[in-house]
Amino acid sequence: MPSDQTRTAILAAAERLYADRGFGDVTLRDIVAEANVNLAAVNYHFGSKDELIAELFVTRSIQLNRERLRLLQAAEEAGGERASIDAILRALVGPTLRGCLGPENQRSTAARFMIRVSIESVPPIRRIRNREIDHLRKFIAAMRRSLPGHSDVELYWGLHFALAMAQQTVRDSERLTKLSEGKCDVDDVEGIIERVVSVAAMALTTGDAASKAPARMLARDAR
Amino acid sequence: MPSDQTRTAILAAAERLYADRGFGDVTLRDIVAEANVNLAAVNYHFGSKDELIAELFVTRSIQLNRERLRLLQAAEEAGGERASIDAILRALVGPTLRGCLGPENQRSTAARFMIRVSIESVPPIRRIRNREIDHLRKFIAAMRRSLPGHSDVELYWGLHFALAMAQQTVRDSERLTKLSEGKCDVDDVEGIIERVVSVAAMALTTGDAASKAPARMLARDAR
DNA sequence: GATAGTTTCATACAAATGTTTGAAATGCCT
DNA sequence: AGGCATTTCAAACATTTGTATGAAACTATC
Repeated sequence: MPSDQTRTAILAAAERLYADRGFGDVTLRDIVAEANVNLAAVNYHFGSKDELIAELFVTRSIQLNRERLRLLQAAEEAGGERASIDAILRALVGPTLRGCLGPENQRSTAARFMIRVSIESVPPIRRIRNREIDHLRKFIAAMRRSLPGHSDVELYWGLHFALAMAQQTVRDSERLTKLSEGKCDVDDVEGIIERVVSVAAMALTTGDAASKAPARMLARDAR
Repeated sequence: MPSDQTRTAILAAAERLYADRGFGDVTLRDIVAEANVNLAAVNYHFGSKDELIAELFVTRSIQLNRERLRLLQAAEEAGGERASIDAILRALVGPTLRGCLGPENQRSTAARFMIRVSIESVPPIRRIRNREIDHLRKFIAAMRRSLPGHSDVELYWGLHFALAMAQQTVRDSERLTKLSEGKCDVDDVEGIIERVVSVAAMALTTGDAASKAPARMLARDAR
């Protein structure tokens, strides 16, 4: 049975360095120096640099998805197979925001790594990302149960916008802070979650789903 | 007076290649081959690879910002110094979405380049991005005039979310298409603009601004 | 305690990349 | 045409990068 010591050290060092400095300018040599292992160890244990990155991302993605599904399941059980749309959206965006926002000095390495992922999006990660769709479908299914009568298209857009707001807040919290001169408190994680959930839920539940967009189109002004 | 021919050819070739293949795997040699100029021409005319990228991005950003401000100004003039919040948001997200969505084969190179920018975000571009804040402040000012009585914090969040939805739609339209199995028509650009504007405006105008978030916090369920 | 399989190590390799150089070519003004 | 500045060019440079190699060290099993 392999001791796994070297492997683990590489993973930890790589995640930390990628989180701090981005994928662009962290080399295998940086990683092995940080991990105090030999250069060849990376290729021995992972095959290639890309597979190392992929393994890091897959591990964290699985954790994130598991946490999301745990919250979703809890919400559905509490509501008797039919969770409120708010609870569903909270299960979707909560884990990401809770992990990636909040006081900088207390964010985990894992969280900072995932922030990097959302900012830089390097090829080996993009390839894996496409498998996320099956996971999202489970949330669509829950939303369908929660909001019967809504067209699927509306549900897709609602989920898309919810993720958009969460992702962009993670990615660009710094810009929001600067723009608002600190008036938007990006450390108030729970407040932000409620904000995102509130807007997304409003988008999903307000107005007649089918006629909303066309009606607005008539009202648009010049050009 | 320099003929500018080489310079222009480099810019055009670089933009096309970056748009098609991303910043990661386009080298100076690829660019000069595409432009039919000598390798040293890039450093002669631009100083470095990063400055070439920066110039491309600055040019397109200026165009985008100009277009946004043009629409904003038109909306304010039409409404007598006070544009509707919808019109303001449309001026903000319209140009980006109009440029970067729609049938793939008819997107301009410039648009596809800006999509790349929003996906990959390479260092020389990140540095420039921070200057965008002054530009966004003009929209905050217009929103303040349009919605007097709203707290600035709400305006910042509204603008942030509007940009988030637009950006993510540009960045990830492919995933949305796959997730919805084509049911979300990402080629209906004007429809998407109205959708984004509608949700963002709703977020800004619904409920009492100050008490909205706290009220929702009380209603949140377990964990 | 010998042996087979696993892991570590120093080093080399090969390829790619941005940048520099100095000479040749070109264009421009008097 | 001559002389000066700008531009182009081929070639070389200096790194940096991920990966491969083969021997040494280690571990566990019989």
